[in-house]
Amino acid sequence: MARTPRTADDGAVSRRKSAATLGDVATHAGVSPATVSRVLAGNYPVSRSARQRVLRSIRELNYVANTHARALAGVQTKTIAFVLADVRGPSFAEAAHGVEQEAARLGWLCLIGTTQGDRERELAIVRLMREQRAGAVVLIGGVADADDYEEQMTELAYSLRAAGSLLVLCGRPPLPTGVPAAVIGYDNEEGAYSIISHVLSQGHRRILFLGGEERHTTSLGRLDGYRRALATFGVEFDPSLVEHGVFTRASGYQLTKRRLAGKRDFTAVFAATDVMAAGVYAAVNEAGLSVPNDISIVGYDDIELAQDLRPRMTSVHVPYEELGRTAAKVAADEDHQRDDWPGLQVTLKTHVVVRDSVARLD
Amino acid sequence: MARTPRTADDGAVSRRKSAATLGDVATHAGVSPATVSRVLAGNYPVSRSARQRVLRSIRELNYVANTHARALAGVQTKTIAFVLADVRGPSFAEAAHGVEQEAARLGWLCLIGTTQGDRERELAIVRLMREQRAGAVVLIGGVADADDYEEQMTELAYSLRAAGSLLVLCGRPPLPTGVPAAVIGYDNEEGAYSIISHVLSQGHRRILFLGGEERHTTSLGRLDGYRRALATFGVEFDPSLVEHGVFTRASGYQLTKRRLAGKRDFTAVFAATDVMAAGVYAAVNEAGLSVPNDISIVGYDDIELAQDLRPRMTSVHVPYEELGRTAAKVAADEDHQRDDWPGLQVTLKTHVVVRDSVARLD
DNA sequence: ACAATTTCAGCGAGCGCTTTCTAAGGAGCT
DNA sequence: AGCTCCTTAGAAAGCGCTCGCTGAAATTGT
Repeated sequence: MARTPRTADDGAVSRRKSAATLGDVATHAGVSPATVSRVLAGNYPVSRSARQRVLRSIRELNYVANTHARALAGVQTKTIAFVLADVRGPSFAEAAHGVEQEAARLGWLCLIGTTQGDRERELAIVRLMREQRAGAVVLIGGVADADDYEEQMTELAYSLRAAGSLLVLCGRPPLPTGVPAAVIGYDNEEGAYSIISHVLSQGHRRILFLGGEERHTTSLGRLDGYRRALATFGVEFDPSLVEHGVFTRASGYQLTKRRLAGKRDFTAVFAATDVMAAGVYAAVNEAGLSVPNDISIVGYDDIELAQDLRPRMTSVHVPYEELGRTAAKVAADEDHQRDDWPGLQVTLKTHVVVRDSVARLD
Repeated sequence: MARTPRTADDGAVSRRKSAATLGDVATHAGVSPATVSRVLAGNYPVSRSARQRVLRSIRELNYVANTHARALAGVQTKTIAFVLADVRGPSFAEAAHGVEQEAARLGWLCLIGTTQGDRERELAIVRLMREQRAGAVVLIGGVADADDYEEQMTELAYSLRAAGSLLVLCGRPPLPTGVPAAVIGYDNEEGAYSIISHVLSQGHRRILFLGGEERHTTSLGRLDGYRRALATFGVEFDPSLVEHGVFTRASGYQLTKRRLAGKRDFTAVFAATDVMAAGVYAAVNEAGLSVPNDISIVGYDDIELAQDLRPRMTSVHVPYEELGRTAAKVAADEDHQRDDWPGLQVTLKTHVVVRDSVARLD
């Protein structure tokens, strides 16, 4: 406890055990605490001489304001918290980077938490963030199980708002209008539709779909696009061509290996993420098959890795960094504090990047 | 300002503009604030009936403690801040993940900030973190310019300590003994020595070194290992085989491309990071050359990518996740609060993972 | 020269919580 | 019944900061 009475003379500044307070600075400069506060805030006239004495004292005492006290006194903390499944996912990292960049530019701090895709943990962390009184809480990446998703997010949005903060959803399904939250998304369905259309246009008819967890919103959206493209090309949907795993390299590898061990009844693979696709490449290579001659492969996300795979992979480009950047911008914008703020919804565009991993079938 | 008098009846809990306070809970439960606090803390006897009423009220009012008030009242905030150059670097991400994992396990929160390798920004961010009164500040990754490094870090260590927090350096050069900081490192020199020895043992004599910024500590350490291996094998060091860029794929690509345009006076390339190595692969492929037959390539870090490159890349494995994990452990350990804490220094082992990117020269 | 105005300092309350101190009531003892 | 001891509750101070208010000094106007 700081209750311990501070000894009168802590002696040398540099080695004192507890940091200098605003009061200490005031004493040292021979002014009142209020004046110090005003010099710091710069929102009230202070005479030149007083200001200079205060600034000198601050420097000499190596004073740093106590954020908690400041926050308690009512100053909004410029902190934006973001929650994602795993920092190591390249696409999430990209988004995180976007948030971070923009936040830094605006003078905000970033708090980060990871959930490992666990719904429970996600809730727990958001709760924690709420306690921290972050200016905004950004949730990045899809979620498993969409059943009570809307309801839960809506409640979250309101409870965060009550705590003076904003819920921002990134790359997740939208919420009903009127809910005080921002949803920054991109169209999973559309991107998948485009890339599968491309594959179909190259003559492929049997395309293996490798998704994440069965009820994962991202996976679901991409599957929808896959189906719609099939329909457009008049190709019947075959459920046996759909496999579910998780969004990791290992999972893509396993799934493909298993399929390859059986009858090879497909000419192309659509991995729901590039990371999974890397696993597909590995399995296909290992089976002694060639990409794209034996098997064509396409991914989704267009992370840097797509260019390092050989042959370079055709994928759907998602502007993850911009996603994060936008999220931060919205979070930092004080507009959403207004009582009649209607919520916000932004959808970013994706596009297909054609490289060398799809063979033309004749 | 919260100075605005709270209106007596905010009505429905769920839509009230500001969150419930401990006092509200107390009133609702018909007890004193002290009792609520004690129920929460669980460090003081509270009668069964009072406890239950309080817990019910907490639930009904959807109460969440205000972290800032709590911190101000003297409770240690379990926050660990970490600072790195860029979240997108796979190896840093791995370390960050380690920190995050361990921190979460111990019930700590993570704050993250990025510097883009800018020394100024690093200082600014640490300053900010210091204001936040984080329990520990972890600095991950090497630094450019080692001139006043020791001095600056030492000062930082003391100033953080004065603010009640701990400086943890990850993957950076050690500090003088006695400085109250923890340094968790791995041996850049040793890893480079091992992998270059391997390359030399395969008969290579002219190995191009592709480093990061010229004075970057990580780069420097790896270069030292390269030189020592050369010496061990009795090969003279040729400065013209050393190139400096930055730790990105693009830089590795550029550097290699330029070298390849001139006289090809080397048979192998040692990229100081795997990410750079990916660029080397790209440039070599583009020049119509084959890896490893025309050019052998080795990297450092052994990130997942190393297995996706073709041929799969030989690299030095660095236990980044463990690095982060250890950092978090140290940070959370309250031992370092002791006045006579001597500082800590841990060095983790690295090892070479041999794959298919080095050809045997006969 | 005196009143009216403008600067600028300081006082003090209050943000939401923890914890020490004091005390009320009940149990156990003689 | 009178005493002590224990259990549990509440009052209140204080953590470091911000800001509304009051008032003294400096400036201006006439």
